[in-house]
Amino acid sequence: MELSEKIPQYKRLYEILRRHIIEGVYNEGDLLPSENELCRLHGVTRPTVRQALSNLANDGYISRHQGKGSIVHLLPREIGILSVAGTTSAVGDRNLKTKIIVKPVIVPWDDDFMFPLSDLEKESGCVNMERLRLLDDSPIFYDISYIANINLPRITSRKFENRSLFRILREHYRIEIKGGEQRIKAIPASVKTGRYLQLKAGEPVLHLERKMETSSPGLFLYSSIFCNTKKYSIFGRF
Amino acid sequence: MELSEKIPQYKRLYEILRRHIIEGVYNEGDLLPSENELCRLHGVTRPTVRQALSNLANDGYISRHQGKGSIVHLLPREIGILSVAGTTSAVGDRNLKTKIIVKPVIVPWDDDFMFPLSDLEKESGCVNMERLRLLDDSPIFYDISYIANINLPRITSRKFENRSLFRILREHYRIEIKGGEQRIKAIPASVKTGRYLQLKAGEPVLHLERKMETSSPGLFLYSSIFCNTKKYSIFGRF
DNA sequence: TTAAATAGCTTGTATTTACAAGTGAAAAGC
DNA sequence: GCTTTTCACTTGTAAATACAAGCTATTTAA
Repeated sequence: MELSEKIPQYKRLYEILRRHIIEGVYNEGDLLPSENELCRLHGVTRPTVRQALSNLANDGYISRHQGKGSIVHLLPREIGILSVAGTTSAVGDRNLKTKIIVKPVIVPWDDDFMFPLSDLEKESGCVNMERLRLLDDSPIFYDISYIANINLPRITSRKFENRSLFRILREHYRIEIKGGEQRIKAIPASVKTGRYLQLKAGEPVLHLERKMETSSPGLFLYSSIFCNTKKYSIFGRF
Repeated sequence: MELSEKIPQYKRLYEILRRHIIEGVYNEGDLLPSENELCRLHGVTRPTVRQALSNLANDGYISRHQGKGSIVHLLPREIGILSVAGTTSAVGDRNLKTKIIVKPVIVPWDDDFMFPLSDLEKESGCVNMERLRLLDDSPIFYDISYIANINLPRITSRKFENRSLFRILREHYRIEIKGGEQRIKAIPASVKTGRYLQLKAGEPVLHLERKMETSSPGLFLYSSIFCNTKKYSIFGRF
């Protein structure tokens, strides 16, 4: 009976770094030692280190940046027993319709915006749009997007019908979503969201608040999504 | 202006396979071509193929099984615009208390269980336990777990206080959680869940239903989790 | 007939090597 | 003083190779 339980080196390193992060050896925003440094420190090769880092990034403990390093993130683990991660993979187009409620307009940022904003974002103003997504003619998602108006010429005059905002950003501005953070809650529907999602006020609604990092430094895409999960659940694998 | 947009080979392969999966070239449960076959087919090396497959697995399009191959999963994409994936990372122990409501007992399976069950599972009976998790003395999670009684001697007499079910399984039975699927919904609290979570009946509750695959073939761990998200959200990075 | 051993497939882990591409600070030139 | 270039360092991509470990079907032995 082998009790020594030999575990793979990349898992061992993953656990070491994870523990260091949880126990506060690093602060929010700190850089992890570089990959080559970790190689030397732990006597393994770079692919092994990279596999450990890749898993840490997947689980939200770090985010990696080419030319810069791996940045530590502390917050999520405070509460989340779930540590939910998501990908913005497109939904199949069939049966899913998109209805624009508010075409892209430039507005000032809300004073109590759901995420803290940088000074640059505050100065630049906010491009706002609201959309409703229907599956088989039932409203499922009510989606409010915000993005700082930084290097996005003519954004308010583009046609968004049936095209994802992600695609517009990628095709016209060469901006990709690289990652982000999100909060998930169950809340009672307001009169407004209830009207859009065909629910009575007070009925449960799934609420997501997301902050997405883009390939353009300092530019973030925010969205507040209300989901009617009465008929359909959010489905995922992990 | 380079419009050719040279993308990495592993991303190219990822997109090809992803498209094949979405467009129905494979059916649910089908095996993808083996890694070596994909190498030959697309003229790349195994690490490149593995990176593409790793991303597909991360996004829930496939699950990989040593000695067997990569199995295709179709379902999630049908509805989910979010394609939520999660990891079962442990929560920090401080301030989090666990209260056993129903100690592990062996019961028959419910006739309309939330997931379909195999014959072996039905015959084996069900180990059931219910727990409440409190953060700073506020109830946050009400967790009902189910697992088939297969090769789990003395499971009903183990002490579970302040120990995760995952840890019991790992330490006493050498069983690890390898992945799974989940559904997320916002529902009104029933009288019972409301009582446990200190909510009024009808108030919104986040509901998760999870089926987790274990390292023991054919053995799955199910759990139904009700979350009080009034004070705390589920937080995640992606 | 049945059960155990084996062979050949699969993915998992790990090393080594090489170059590309992004970042930021120091050095050079104006 | 200011801008530009360079350089050193970071992660990203990719190949070639080797062996370990898990699964399955066939073969072999009882």
